[in-house]
Amino acid sequence: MKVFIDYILQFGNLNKQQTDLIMSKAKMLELHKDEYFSEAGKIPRQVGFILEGVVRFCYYNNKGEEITHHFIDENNFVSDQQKFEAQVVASEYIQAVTDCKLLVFSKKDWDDIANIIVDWDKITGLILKNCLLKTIERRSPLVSEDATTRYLTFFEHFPTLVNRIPLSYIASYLGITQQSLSRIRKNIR
Amino acid sequence: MKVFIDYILQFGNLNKQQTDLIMSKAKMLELHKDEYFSEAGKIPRQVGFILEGVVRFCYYNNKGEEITHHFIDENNFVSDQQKFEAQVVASEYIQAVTDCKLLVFSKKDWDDIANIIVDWDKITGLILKNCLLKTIERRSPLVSEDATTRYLTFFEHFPTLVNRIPLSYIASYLGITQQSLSRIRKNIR
DNA sequence: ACTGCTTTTTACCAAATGGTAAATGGTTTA
DNA sequence: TAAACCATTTACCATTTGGTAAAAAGCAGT
Repeated sequence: MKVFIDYILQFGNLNKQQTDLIMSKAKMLELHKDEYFSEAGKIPRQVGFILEGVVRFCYYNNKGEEITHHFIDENNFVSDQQKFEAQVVASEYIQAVTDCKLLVFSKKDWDDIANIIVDWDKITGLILKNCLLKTIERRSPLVSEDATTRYLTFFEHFPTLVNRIPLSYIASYLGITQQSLSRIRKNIR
Repeated sequence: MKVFIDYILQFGNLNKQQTDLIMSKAKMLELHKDEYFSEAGKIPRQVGFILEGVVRFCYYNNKGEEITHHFIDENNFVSDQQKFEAQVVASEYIQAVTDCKLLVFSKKDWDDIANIIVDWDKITGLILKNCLLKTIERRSPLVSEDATTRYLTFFEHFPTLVNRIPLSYIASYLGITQQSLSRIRKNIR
C-alpha cells in the first residue's frame, strides 16, 4: 500500500520499521455503494484511508433536509475525527457514494501506534490540519458565489468526481436544487 | 492577562514558570478601526490574541469584489497562521473592524517559546484545530441556507457583534448584498 | 447648526433560483 | 423484452435575490 505510506510521509519522517508497524495494523474494508462508514447516533469505530471510491459526509438540518457537505475520494483519509478521538456519538453520516476499498484502523490500533511511534500524534495532527484547511478553502467560497460559479469551481476541484456522483448529491453540496443544477449544466454546454 | 492564560490552559497544562515565560514575550498592540493586522502581499509578522475589538479576514475575488469570510472577536487568537508559520506572503487581509487591543508575539518569540516549552507545539496545534473546526461549523451551513436563515444563524452566533460591525461586512460574510440584508432586517422586526 | 461624507434604507425592475409536477432516460429485475 | 424503479431533465410559475439609483439617516468636523 505504497500510496498510503507515501501520503503519511509527506507529513513527517518514518523509518521502515515504523511504516511496517503502521501497515501491520491496517485492515482492508470494502464498502458497497450507499453503505455507511460512520453513522449519526453511533460512535465512530475506525479511521479510514480511501484506496478506491468516493464517500460523502451528510446530516439532516432542522427542516429535515439531507445536506451533503463534504466529499472525499481516493488517497485521502476519511474519519469523523473529533468524534472518533473522543469516542462519542457522531451527529452525521459518512456514506459510500460508490463502491469503496479502504484501509482502516480501529481506535485501539490507532492508539497503539501513537504509543509506539513518538511522532505519530504530531503527524496525524498535521494531516488533520491540512484536511481542515482544504475543507475551508473549498467550502467557504461557495457562500459568495452564484450557482453557476459554484458548479464550475466544483468541477475544477473534482473533474473526475462529477461523473461518479449523483447530481442530487452535488446539488446539495452546492446549496442549490437538483433542478437548478440540471439547468446550469444545460446552459454550460 | 488572565483571560489569555486561561484560554491557553484549556488546551494543556502549564506551570507558573511556563506561563510567565509566555507572558514575558507578549507585547501589547493597539489597532485603530480599519488598520491592518496583516496584509495580502506581505509576510505576516505576528500572532495576536484579541483583548478588545473585532477583526475581519477579507480578500478580493476574481471579479474584484471584496469578500469578508471571517470575523474574530475578544478572547480569541487572530493569525494568518499557515502563512505566519511558513513566513510566506499572505493572500488576504486581516483588518480591525473596531479599535482593538491585542497581545502579539513575533515569529522569533513564538519560536523561542516552542523551543523552551516542550508542549507548546502540541498546545498551539490543538488551538488551531479548534479554530479551524469552529470556522467550518459556522461557514459551511451558510451554503445551504436561504438569506434570512443565514442572518438569523449569524445573529445567534454573534449577538453582540451585530451592532459593532458595518452592515456591508456582514452582508459580504453572508454572501448577500447589503440591500438584501437591510430588507431582511426590516422583515424580521 | 450646518456642511460634507458615509452608511443604511427604500424603491423599482430584471434576473436567478425554488417548488411542484410531469416527461424523459437509464438501469435493474423478473 | 417488459415492467418497475430511480435519476435526470424540462416546463411552468411563484418567490427570492441582485443591480441600479435615489432618499433618508447617522456622524464628524467646522
